[in-house]
Amino acid sequence: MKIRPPTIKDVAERAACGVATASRVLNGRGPASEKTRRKVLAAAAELGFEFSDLGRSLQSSTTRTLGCVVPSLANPVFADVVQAAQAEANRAGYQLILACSDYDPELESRAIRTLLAKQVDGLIVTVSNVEDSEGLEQVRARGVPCALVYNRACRGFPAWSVDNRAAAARVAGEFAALGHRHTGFLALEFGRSDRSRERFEGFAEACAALGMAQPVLLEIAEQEGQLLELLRALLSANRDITGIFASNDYLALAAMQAARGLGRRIPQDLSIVGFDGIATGLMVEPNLATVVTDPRAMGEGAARTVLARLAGETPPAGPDPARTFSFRRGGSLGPPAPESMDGGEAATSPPPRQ
Amino acid sequence: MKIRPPTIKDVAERAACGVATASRVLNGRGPASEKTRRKVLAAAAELGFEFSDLGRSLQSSTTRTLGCVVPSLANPVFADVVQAAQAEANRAGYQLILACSDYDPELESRAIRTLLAKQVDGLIVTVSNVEDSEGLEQVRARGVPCALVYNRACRGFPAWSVDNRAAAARVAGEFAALGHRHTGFLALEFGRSDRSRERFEGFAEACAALGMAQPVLLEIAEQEGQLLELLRALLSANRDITGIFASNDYLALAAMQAARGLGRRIPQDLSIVGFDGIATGLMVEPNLATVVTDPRAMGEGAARTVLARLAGETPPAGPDPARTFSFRRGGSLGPPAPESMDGGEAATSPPPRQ
DNA sequence: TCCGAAAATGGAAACGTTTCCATTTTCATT
DNA sequence: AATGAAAATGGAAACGTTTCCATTTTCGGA
Repeated sequence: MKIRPPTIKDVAERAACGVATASRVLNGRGPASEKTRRKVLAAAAELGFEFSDLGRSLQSSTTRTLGCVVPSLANPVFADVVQAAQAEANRAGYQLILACSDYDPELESRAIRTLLAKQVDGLIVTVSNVEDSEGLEQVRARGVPCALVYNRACRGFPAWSVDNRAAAARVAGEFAALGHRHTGFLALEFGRSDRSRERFEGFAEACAALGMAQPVLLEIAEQEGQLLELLRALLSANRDITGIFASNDYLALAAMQAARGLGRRIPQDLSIVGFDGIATGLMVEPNLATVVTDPRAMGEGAARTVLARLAGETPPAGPDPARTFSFRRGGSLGPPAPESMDGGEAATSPPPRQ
Repeated sequence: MKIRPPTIKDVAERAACGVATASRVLNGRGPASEKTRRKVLAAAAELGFEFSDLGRSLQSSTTRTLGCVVPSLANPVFADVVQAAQAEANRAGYQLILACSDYDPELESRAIRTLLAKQVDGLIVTVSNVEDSEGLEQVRARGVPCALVYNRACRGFPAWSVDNRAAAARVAGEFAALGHRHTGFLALEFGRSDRSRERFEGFAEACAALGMAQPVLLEIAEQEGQLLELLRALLSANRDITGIFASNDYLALAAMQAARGLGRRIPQDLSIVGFDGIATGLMVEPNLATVVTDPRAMGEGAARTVLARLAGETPPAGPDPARTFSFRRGGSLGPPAPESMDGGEAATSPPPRQ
């Protein structure tokens, strides 16, 4: 079933010339007589010849391939990153090899190793923990151009990322302005994402600076499918909280559902703010207040940075630090109901059926 | 900056042995004395040697790489397909090279060509039009194992797909049972997706069989960002329609928003049914009625089919044709309001502000 | 100590390219 | 027709592997 594809040697033979000549003609470089050119081209066409990138890559020690590692495609943020990076790579004649790490540092490092073995010319990566990444060490050892996405710059690797701390601080400011005092920070797999951690830290610091209570860390262990139940438990156990900042929009949306299931009105009984700005947030009622980021710009930028280094050009600067995010108001964020502002232990409002 | 990675020759030299011996030791096959083994292993470790897949692939004419072409990652259905295919490929020691065709047959065929040039061992593909795909011709010519996803089987290529016609017929049945007579079929880029076309045809046939009016084809030209405006125009121009079947959930969701923007209540004034079963459909109010599919199963199945052929095993059968989809009821589908059932040209209900 | 078999070893070819360089051909001048 | 420069050509090496096969080493037993 598997056919041996014709090689340039076959073409040369059929055209009755040397492989060097065939190569020159087919690549359009170097001299060749009109007669030979025609013979070679005809032979190639008849054989249906296509270059094998393998031989080429081996010869040139260049693969025109970029590796890309992201945690998951289920998160539209990364789907967008990948798509944009891919488009940009293609534009420059590069292909993209994708690997998903599933938020697992072990898989992440294995993926990077494999990509390196495949001799990718460059890498675009979102790692679990930028400070301590075996994968990144490998990359450095090989000296392969690499840009980080949604991680902050570190150890000389350029980064296309959101200023997580500033964004989180902004959210704290919004909460404060509306009169919230007790908030929670909702995170999934906290330990496996330094993005999450940075957002929490920025949020906590700002809360302190604004005279709010220390935010409660609501951490959820990944239990596929159980999400809603876990959220309900968490919400029920923390009834004094009037606002929740979720480390991403998916969680925020899930929290909205869970809260509604418990009969808590949004935003009167509970305000929710997300992070990312995915499209779904605009489809729900009320709209999700969130930190809007631009994943496509990040993916494209990271690709451009890597490609520029490969082309020997000076890479573009990272994103303008002042504009990596914007805050989007939405119906999910409002002032807390008066009775909640006392910070009483248990809310007194009867849970109305929605 | 770019470092020349150590080759097996370097290892052999440092271990003072031949490359053949080094290769045997490093691969763990073939005989080797304990002494030599140690020397080679030590040399490799000191040098930080890793095999280059390039030389290997050239030698074995096998890349342990699968190519994957989907229209877009922005649609979570395909993101899931890719993710599942990737996971399955990895499990078997294969990598995945991704390409997005952006629903463009031209890009699609180019992507396939590039993948073939890269000597992928197999392909997992969703094409724009299964009947007429230059890319698929290339694949056949090369004899590379290939499975289709979300396309129907064709010309000997196995497929992991939904029975679009049956699913569409089911939707027609649901509409009919509720008393709908005038419906519309909403599609984006109709000409670029045979999935869309099959859904429409199945829907139209079933409508006819059920004594309903021929569904109006509501086609939208891709105008990034204008979607909502276009939908509003379409809805305003077709006020006798009581139900819309959208060719995918994204469109359905957008239609819901547009309808609401026009003051039309869902489902009283307009019922909407989607296709795919993406998570967002469960987050909106009312929930989106839709045809639920299992993209992960499709991606995984397609990968398994290809991998089995590569391993010389007999590939799994495709999905059970009777279970490729299920219908999910949702608040977006209900009986039409009585006054609409007359099929009058203009609805008489005043557009209330939502 | 020597023999033969088994184990270990390394040279060389092959995989499909490109490119260097030496050789051959062409062609315009004389 | 002879000359020389320019153009065209093809052999061979190199890229990093694996594998075949011939050669060398080891080792148990006589």
